[in-house]
Amino acid sequence: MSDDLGFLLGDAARLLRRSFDERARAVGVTRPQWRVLALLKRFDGSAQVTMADMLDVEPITLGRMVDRLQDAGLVERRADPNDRRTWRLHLTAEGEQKIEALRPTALALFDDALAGLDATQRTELEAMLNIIRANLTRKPHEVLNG
Amino acid sequence: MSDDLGFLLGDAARLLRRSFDERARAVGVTRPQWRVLALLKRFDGSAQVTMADMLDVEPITLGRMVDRLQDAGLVERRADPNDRRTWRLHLTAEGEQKIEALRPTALALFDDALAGLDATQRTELEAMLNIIRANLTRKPHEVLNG
DNA sequence: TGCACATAATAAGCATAGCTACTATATTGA
DNA sequence: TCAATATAGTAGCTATGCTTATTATGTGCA
Repeated sequence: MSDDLGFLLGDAARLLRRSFDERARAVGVTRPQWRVLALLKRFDGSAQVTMADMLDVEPITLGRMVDRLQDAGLVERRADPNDRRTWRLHLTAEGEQKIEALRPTALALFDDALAGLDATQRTELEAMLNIIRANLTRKPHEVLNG
Repeated sequence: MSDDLGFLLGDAARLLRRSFDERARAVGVTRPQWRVLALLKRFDGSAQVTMADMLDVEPITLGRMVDRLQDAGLVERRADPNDRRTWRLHLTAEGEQKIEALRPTALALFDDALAGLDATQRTELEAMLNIIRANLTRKPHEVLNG
């Protein structure tokens, strides 16, 4: 049974990702890109390594996402005055527009996905997913998904 | 709260995927490749389009996974005697060894991930994930994860 | 028969995501 | 001071996974 659960989790996540990508395509931003933008809105001026850590991806992965976001004019790299190794990331006005445009879409999608689960179940699901997450995370860290 | 739940799901799944990949690297097979092998063990001789449907990926995605599995000597493509368009997929002896080698690893990982959840919770989690899956799936289909 | 349509698989191109290796810059400690 | 080490970011390679387009083959209908 456990093996089914493991795959089921991956499956549900993949379907969610796919649905988000479908809806986001109209706006011209992918799901991971949107996560970067949303996080930047809260932590404007973050260094890449900090962002990578918050998103729990490798620095190189974030670096390339930023390459594309920069090409698209949604994010700016600015030099850090105190450390010439680091880039500080900033949302452009266009970048902010994108997150605002996609937020209701994301919320609607999550609502669709969770249809048929009442508030109690949602709370429990969240608790269980947090346990799984903690079980699989080497160093526990904050939830940064706003 | 719903938005956290959506990301939480993706997060937990990504961590699970990553952990599997780490453990599977030692055996030389990736997680999606292992899914193909495991499914082929149950449905030996399937056509690619059938496999893609069962795994819920696009045919081209499966096609490339089969390319690599064939290069690695784990899977064979054999011509279908009745339809010259289709390939029939077969596990090689080496392919079978790989799944046998990885199965206990997968089960141990899933067990680790679900540590702290009792049987009741696991059942409920499975039910909820199935609901989410159904909500997000255009055409409902069988669970094929053995 | 033969043409329209469907189906199986592949091709090209893009984005995410990981690994190892590398460069440039900071920091620490002898 | 200067060598060893750590840190920020990038480059090349590989693997998934999607989209759209293309090729080859089957099937159905007039």
